[in-house]
Amino acid sequence: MPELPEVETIRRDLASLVLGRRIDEVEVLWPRTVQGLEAEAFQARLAGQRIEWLGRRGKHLLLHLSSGGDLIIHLGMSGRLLLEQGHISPEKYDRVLFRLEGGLALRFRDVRKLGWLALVKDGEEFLASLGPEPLEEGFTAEVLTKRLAGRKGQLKPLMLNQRFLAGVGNIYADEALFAAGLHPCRRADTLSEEDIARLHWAIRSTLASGIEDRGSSVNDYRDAEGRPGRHQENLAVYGREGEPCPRCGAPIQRIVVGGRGTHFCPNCQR
DNA sequence: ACCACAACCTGGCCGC
DNA sequence: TGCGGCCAGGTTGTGG
Repeated sequence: MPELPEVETIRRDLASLVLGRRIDEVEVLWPRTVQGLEAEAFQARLAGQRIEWLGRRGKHLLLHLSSGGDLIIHLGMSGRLLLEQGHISPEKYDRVLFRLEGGLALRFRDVRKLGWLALVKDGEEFLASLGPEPLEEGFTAEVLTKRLAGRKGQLKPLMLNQRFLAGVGNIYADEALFAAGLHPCRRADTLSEEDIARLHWAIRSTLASGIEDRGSSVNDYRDAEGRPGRHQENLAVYGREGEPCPRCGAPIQRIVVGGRGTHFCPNCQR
């Protein structure tokens, strides 16, 4: 599942190859993938525009275009952005094809159709309701403290709430809570100052180490070249039900919290 | 604010 | 071998 580290890996991979290139032609194969515009209008508006820079906001990829607008891409659960050389034709599960200047092509492939693309005036504004970027300097322990104040819900659903914090999904939420030694069901307003400091550090280091490993390929995730990441090998709890905790050896438990599969160590996370 | 649940989707897996 | 049923999860929307 593409979360912040996976989207950031794709952004970095794409940047070196597509920056400054013109989009020659766009082919929408599954119109519902495109939000807010008819497929024909979307295709027509993108053709001829240059990709000026690539950004990321939470799990969204932003392509800033020469017209001044932004193309926002969300990979959903199973979305991939695959960069290829040569004239490509549609393959199974392809939803949108971009043919770029210089014989380069980009496929948006998405088996489960939960991903989407939107062409908007201002991407940052369009995504303004998202919470802070966890890896930016401005995301300090004080900021986290303020955002936690008055929150009575459990930590796990809060970590997944994109309005609370942008970019964390099910994998990195479980990993960050493990690294912080906090139980996923812990009420947010019961954290001490030290708890919050550990959670703050845990969120940032968990995401950073995911990026270092080029993302986690638990199911579907692939980078722009179609390669898996390797962070799944370094996950402490996610997907490891019954396996020994890397810290204390107790078996990792899987429970459902807020309707989501949740992995934790019952000994290290109280 | 918070919670529960449905909807969007489909491959993969289970049990029969 | 096949079929029905359920699960996975990111996000939004609804209703309590």
